[in-house]
Amino acid sequence: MKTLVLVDASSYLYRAFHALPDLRNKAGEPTGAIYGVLNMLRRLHKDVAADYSACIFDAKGRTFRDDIYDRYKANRPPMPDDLGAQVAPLHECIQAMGWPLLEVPGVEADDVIGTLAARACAAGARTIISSSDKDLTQLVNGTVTMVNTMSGETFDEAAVFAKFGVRPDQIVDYLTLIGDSVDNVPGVDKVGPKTAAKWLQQFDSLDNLLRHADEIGGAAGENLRKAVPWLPTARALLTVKCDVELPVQFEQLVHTQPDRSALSALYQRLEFKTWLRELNAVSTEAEPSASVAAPARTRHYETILSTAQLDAWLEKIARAELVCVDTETTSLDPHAARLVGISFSLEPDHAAYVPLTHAYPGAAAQLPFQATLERLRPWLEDASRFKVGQNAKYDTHVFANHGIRLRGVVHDTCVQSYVLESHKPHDMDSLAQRHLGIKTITYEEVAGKGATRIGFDQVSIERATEYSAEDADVTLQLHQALYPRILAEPSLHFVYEQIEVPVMEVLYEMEQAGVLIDSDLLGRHSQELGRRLLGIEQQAKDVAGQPFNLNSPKQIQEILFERHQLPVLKKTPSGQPSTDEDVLEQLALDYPLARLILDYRALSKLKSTYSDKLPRMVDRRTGRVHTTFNQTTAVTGRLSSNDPNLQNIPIRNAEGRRIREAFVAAPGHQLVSADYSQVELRIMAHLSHDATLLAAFRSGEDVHRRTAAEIFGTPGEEVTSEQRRYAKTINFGLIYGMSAFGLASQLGIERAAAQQYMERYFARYPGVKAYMDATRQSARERGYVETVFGRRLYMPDINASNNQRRMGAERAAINAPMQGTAADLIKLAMLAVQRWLRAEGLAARLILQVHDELVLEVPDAELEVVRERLPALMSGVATLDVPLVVDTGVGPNWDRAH
DNA sequence: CGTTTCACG
DNA sequence: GACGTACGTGAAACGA
Repeated sequence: MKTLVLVDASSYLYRAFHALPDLRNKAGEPTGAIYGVLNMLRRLHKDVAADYSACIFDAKGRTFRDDIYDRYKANRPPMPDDLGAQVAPLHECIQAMGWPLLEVPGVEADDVIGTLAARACAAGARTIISSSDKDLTQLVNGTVTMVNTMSGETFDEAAVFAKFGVRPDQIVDYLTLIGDSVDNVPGVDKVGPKTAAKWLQQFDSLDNLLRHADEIGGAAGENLRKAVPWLPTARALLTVKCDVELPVQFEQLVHTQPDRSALSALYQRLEFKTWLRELNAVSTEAEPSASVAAPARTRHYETILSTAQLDAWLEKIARAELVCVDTETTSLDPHAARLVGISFSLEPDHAAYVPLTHAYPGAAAQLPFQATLERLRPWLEDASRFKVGQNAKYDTHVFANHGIRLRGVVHDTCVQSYVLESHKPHDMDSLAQRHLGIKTITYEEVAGKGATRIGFDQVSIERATEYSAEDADVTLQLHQALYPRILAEPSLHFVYEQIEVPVMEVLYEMEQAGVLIDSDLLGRHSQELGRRLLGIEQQAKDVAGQPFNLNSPKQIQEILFERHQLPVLKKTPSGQPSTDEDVLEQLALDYPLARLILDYRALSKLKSTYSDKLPRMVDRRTGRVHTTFNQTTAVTGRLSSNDPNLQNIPIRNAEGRRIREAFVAAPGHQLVSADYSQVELRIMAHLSHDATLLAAFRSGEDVHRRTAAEIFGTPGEEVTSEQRRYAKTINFGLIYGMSAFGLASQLGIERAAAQQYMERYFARYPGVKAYMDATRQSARERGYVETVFGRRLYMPDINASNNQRRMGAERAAINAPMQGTAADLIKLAMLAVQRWLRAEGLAARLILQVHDELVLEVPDAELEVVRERLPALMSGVATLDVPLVVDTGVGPNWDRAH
């Protein structure tokens, strides 16, 4: 017989909130009730073997009982803030633990429980209800029992009778007579548990009791007769509804594997230390299920220390169709890394490690470094010998650091994973776990972490072989698991083969090229900023009446909101008063100190992040700054840039643009910048087919002005600059899935006014409205959205029961096709530009990509032809329903070129 | 190492 | 009826 466990979670939440001490985490968030409920759930899960289970919460809002009786629960105070704050994190914990969670609007948790129990009963399953609310004993019967997991009390039919003196099927009548003061449902005056039980034992049911009402004496009898008109209503309120329409079948309520990473993050935030430790202990012991199921396989990992071994492997490698190659190095920084060893794999479970520069005392004699590389060079540099790697761009840099140009990398498992599931982690350990069920040796396990980390050349050759050969082996196996899945989907295959794989090489060359920085200019700028910061610091000290660290949000909070009692306008996610730019701009209207902090912040950011940092990032060999573009980080298909990030160089104000002036062209060269004009808005026009928006772009008019004209109902030439600004904000906001609230706060206007603007926008651009509705709908149904080129972007939270998460996913679903298509377009543009430069034999080089902009460093002699050709190359990568417009600029530095 | 803030598209 | 509210990144500084 199957068992269904139903948890009346709302009842426990209230019970735990009032029963437990006021626990809080460091951030001051209340956590006691969460702790209490989770503790109860853990016990229940351990004690009861359930085939199906669910946690049921009361949904917010009115229920049918409010329609029956307008005073229902009228005496109940609103939910205390400290309790309300615990609901969302509790939901997240419960879901991360693997419990199905139900919240059905319009009814109470009790009704959902009653309905599920009735269905289970009909299907021949038994039900255990876990609740602290005695009212639910009315559901008990031969197959339904109730347990109060907090007190340990259990109820079958006999136990109900023993406790209340009535049978479970009499409980509703019993409660009707007594009334429920908590829910503000009056019963019969002067009738309590004893009298109610006595009457029901005598007359069996409320109906029969009322037929004999005249026979009952005393004050209680008098009150019973008075209550007759009311009792049917009371009974309706207290009866659990067992025929609710539910979004699920009870057979779907299956407890799933816990989401360890989510759970770990939650326990960390809530500071449930014991459970966190337990979680970590379990996850390191746990055998992945796939490897439990699979027979243990023998792995053949070879350490290559002799020429004979190397020759044998080289022969196999030369014949293989596809070989995995992986490097071990001295550094994670691709521009600084030196080779320590190389591993290969050409069939699953077989791999070889070639140690080269392990340098600890007692290390075995290794093959000669340079001579071995030279033996490998022909194969490594041969573009027709196909290789697969995991993040092979890194290995390409490593070989380049030793004068070898790795060619023929036709596959990358990191990129494969990214094309299949951009929202999931792509590191090898995660991929191996997810796709092969293999728990790999981590880099940390081999080399340690933090201060105790050792260089890979200090790792023993035996251990290095286990680790590195496994990496090559696993990468090859991942390729065999992932690539067929890409081939099976033509659109994904296009994105992988025509965009991502070739872009890897363009990125490699851009990173190699680097960008020239005028360090002297930045140095002078830094000194000037330093002087100005000191001045502001002094003024701030005078105004505040005490010295404080202007870089410390915490100290600023103390000064502004405690010492000076300024109003708290916004709180941070952890509940602290916010001091961000929005808040300080508001405060600055009345308090000069806020302005000083704003000024300080702006300059301090420029100094530390740019003026001071960039000169330190100059590579001493090349004299240039070499960023790393990450191809698999941004879920939408965009690139990101790090070490240093060259995609967030200031531009929005004059002081910031001084940083851009330090990005310069080499002597005899110019920088050329080319950017797509309003590309995401054009993509929105293409995707939505909105006639008015398409017409605006096709006619080449100012699209924000056109929007303003439509919204404000004025001729285009009469649009004021403020109207245009509003329209521009709306256009941008739409791309982000903005709400009226967001628009209002962005424009600093009333929400009602913002609402009106949005309504007028959608009235004038009905195609946009329809597109957005359709996108949300399709995301809900399929769980993902797509770009024009078929890149697939998953929205895991699109059907989340948590409102905030679901709405966040809806906004992301609106934005992703536009941001993602723009990313596809510029990647295609990078390929077109690179291929053209190569075909023409030009020396101009791509050096930066900033989402909608390409920056090239161009010899003076090629300036004319590049500037002439670039816009057409970029516009021509796709034929959309709107023209793609490209603006270009030329200059000695990035500021002038933009 | 988490939090807060802010630079960019 | 209340709540929370613009998408996507990377990095610096603080402070536990």
